[in-house]
Amino acid sequence: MQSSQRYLHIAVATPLRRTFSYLPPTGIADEQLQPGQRLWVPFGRQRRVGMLLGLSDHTDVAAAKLKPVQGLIDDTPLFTGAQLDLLKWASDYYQHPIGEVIATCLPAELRHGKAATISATYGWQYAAGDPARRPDRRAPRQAELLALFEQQPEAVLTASDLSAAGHDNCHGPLRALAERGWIRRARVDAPQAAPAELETPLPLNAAQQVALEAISASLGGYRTHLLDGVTGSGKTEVYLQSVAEVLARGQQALILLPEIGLTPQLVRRFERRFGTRLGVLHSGLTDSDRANTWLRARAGEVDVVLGTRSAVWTPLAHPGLIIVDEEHDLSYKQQDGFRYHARDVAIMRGHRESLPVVLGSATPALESLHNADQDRYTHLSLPQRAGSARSPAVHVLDIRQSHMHGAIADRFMNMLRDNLAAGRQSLLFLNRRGYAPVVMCHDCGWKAECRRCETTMTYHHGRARLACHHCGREQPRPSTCPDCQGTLIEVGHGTERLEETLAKQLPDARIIRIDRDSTRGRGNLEALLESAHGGAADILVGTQMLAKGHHFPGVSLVGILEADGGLFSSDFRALEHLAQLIVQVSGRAGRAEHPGEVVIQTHHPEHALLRTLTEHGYGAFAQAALREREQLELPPYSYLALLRAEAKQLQHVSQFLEQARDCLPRQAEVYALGPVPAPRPRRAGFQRQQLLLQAGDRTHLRRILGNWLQDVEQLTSSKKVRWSIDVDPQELG
DNA sequence: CAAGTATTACCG
DNA sequence: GGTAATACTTGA
Repeated sequence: MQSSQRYLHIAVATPLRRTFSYLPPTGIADEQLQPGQRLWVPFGRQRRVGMLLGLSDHTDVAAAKLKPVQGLIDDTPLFTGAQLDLLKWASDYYQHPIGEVIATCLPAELRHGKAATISATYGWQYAAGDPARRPDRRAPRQAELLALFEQQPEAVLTASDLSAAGHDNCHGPLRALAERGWIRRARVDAPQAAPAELETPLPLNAAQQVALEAISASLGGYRTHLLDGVTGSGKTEVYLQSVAEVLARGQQALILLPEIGLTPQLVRRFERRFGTRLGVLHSGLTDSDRANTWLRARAGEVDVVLGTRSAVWTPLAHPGLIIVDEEHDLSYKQQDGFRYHARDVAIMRGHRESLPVVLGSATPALESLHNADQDRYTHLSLPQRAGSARSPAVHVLDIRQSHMHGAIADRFMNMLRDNLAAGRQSLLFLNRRGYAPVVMCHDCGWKAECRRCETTMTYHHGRARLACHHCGREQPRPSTCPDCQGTLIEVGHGTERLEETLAKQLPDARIIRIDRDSTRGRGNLEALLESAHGGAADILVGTQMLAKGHHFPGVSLVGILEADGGLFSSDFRALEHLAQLIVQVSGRAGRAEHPGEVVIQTHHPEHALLRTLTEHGYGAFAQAALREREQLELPPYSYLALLRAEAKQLQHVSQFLEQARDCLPRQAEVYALGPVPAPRPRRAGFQRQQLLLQAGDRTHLRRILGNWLQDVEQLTSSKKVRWSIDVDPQELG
């Protein structure tokens, strides 16, 4: 009797929305094959890493096409069944091919087939070299590095230690130093040196105690808590003590942050509290560090994992709790490829793995507040902590017909002048970097535009160049109009120009500008923030970056110079984001004895929701905004999916989207809007359009999407465009 | 006609 | 996405 043939169903990292059937590898018993293992598979003409998803006695594929697996990578599964189920759910929910979903969730080394073993990390250690071959004046970087090693001759410093110390890309100088015998390669032994003294927990106030008790009581089962508390209300201490409870139960905790680079203080607080039990995942790590932390968490060797969006996929041997800090932050939504939302994945993961999830924010997303209102989440509020900064007073400044000094209205300039005279700091927020967003000919009206994007190019004074903020293209600024040789003028104001205006109007003020241009390079942001803290600046000027993470107790006057964009945007979420920004920026300033003032410059001081925000606070704003969303049937009262497409030729794009729309099932309770031009209709030489699907019911939308996209994929017009589907889009652009 | 390049098909 | 076969340019 011949035993029935077994078929392996395997995911491969490819944009194809299906799995592939293979024959078992020769010489491997069926019992050795388990879902979750990686294996080498022949794929087309290549050899690729595949992930075994299942085994069965049937396949729809013709026997002639089947090939045997070439070999196993993992003897035991890399993922548990529960983890695979989460990945399959994500693939289905976000309508992204399973192979790519798995690939984006794996650290690069494992994605490329490296064995799942925790490797020793290597670094460099001081060695007494030949004094005659000491790096001299010609090798300043080597000398700098050598000085660092000499300070701690016993220490083994890894690439990430060095980059933390401000030495990036020092591979070359290190090799040279090693060549001269001044340092040598050395293994880092696991628990490095003696663990520093760990900080002890701080006493909690009543509200923090209530929150901690609610979270603790829910350990061991699924529950989502919305921890709603302004800056300085002590959210972090609640996180820290909840995590400590999880560790005491022998379990692990996962903490997600929007951007680690912007919140070094928070990371350090976790380090001080948990020492070597903490693993941090961030973009500055080498692939090998990243894979090691991931594998350590999976093996239960690391108990607390702190990371950004992609850390939500880190496997945990004994998962106990997930925390999503600043849950409203847009960076949790991946904006290309596999467009998942880490906060929503965290909640689904908590649900499936039976663990509580804590969403923390001073300005929760409207979706999250709605879920709390519906009692799907526990709403935990932390009021202002006694003795900490009081909320600053918020003023809406009507700048209609005002005399302007650049981006600053006359009245506000006077406030800045007074604040400066009083010896206090001010913070100005303008979400546009560069000098001026438009360069125009005063004689003929010609504008400097990006050829590929049809948007105006921003003038950067520092570099004396024009840059397109959409595609990154740069070119020198012409001195005269290329059409008529007329005079060129700068129109509009960016942070660079704002800095210049301030320097002219307030010549005594010391100004620090913080944006992507001024903080290029590692450590620069921290250095600038430090000097701002140390009182080296009277006025801080910056973009979005200023609103995140850092608190400036010395600041008593905050200006949001351009609020109008958020009031009347085509994106329905713009107002929510503006409100969050206003509250977040306000929270950056002030101290107990001087709560400070926030000024919002606008041409629309009568805007009802803006008034609600400034007069009654974020909670009242959110409720009013939710009522508006309900009337307009927008999320969270409806569910959206966005089909985007781009191609060099507009007609290919519109033809594809029209055909896609026509593939939608009739009478389905899903409404298609479009195709319409994308908010940025041209980018990098591509024409972009989109088709928005709206449904009143989430399961309805989900059911339709799968079959629909299969049809869409079959369209011949789909091959002439680049298309993608975005489920729960955050930005309709 | 060779060489370069856009288009298409396919991956088990 | 990657690869390769095919169809279709271009230039001596």
